[in-house]
Amino acid sequence: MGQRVDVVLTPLPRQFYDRPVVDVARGLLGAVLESALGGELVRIRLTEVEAYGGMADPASHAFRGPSARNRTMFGPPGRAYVYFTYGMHFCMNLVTGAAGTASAVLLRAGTVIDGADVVARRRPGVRLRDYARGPARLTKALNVDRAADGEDVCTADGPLRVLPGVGVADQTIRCGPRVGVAVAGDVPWRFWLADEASVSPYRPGGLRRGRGSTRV
DNA sequence: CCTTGGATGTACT
DNA sequence: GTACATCCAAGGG
Repeated sequence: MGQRVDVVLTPLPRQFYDRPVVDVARGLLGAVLESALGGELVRIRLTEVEAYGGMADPASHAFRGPSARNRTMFGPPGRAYVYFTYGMHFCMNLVTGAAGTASAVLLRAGTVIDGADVVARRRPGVRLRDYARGPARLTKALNVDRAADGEDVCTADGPLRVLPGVGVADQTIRCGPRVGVAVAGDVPWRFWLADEASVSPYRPGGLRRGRGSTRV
């Protein structure tokens, strides 16, 4: 047998992100998101993502143009766009396309492949398969918050990196409408891997359960 | 398994 | 004021 070689995985290059957002979204399935934020290493294999098309996409945060919140989306590709939502959760995207455009891929779910003990400390009582099952859970597992907004994920030694995973066969990729999106319900820009326990449960866009109808 | 409703920052009408 | 790229606890079947 040959000698053992420790391979240093190089992050996906910036040009990976400088492509149509749907291509990037599909390409991210199976890739490994690595975070050293908080001082401990956690790695997640991505199993579910959604594409958002910037100013042309009514479901995108960028649809109404730049704002203080979404400005990272208008910057160069290969950076993290992190936003705060519902008064308590953070969600993370990866910016795609050239600077000046604003498309991005929302990272919805993944499987923890390294640092499960770290996540267990961050999420007491939560089951392993739920550690990154949903976009806000994923950021919690990686210790990603507002401070990570704008972080470059292409650098060799940064705290947030995306590494190529083992290849994903095309026929294991599924697609459908985006979750929790009230508009563009016919746009199948949610992508996930078939038969993955970490994929977040499907909810029809726009039908928000439990919010009660208008008071009468 | 399912459903309901509360928490509550930010953008927008 | 309302909607939102959400999650979680609690209660019923």
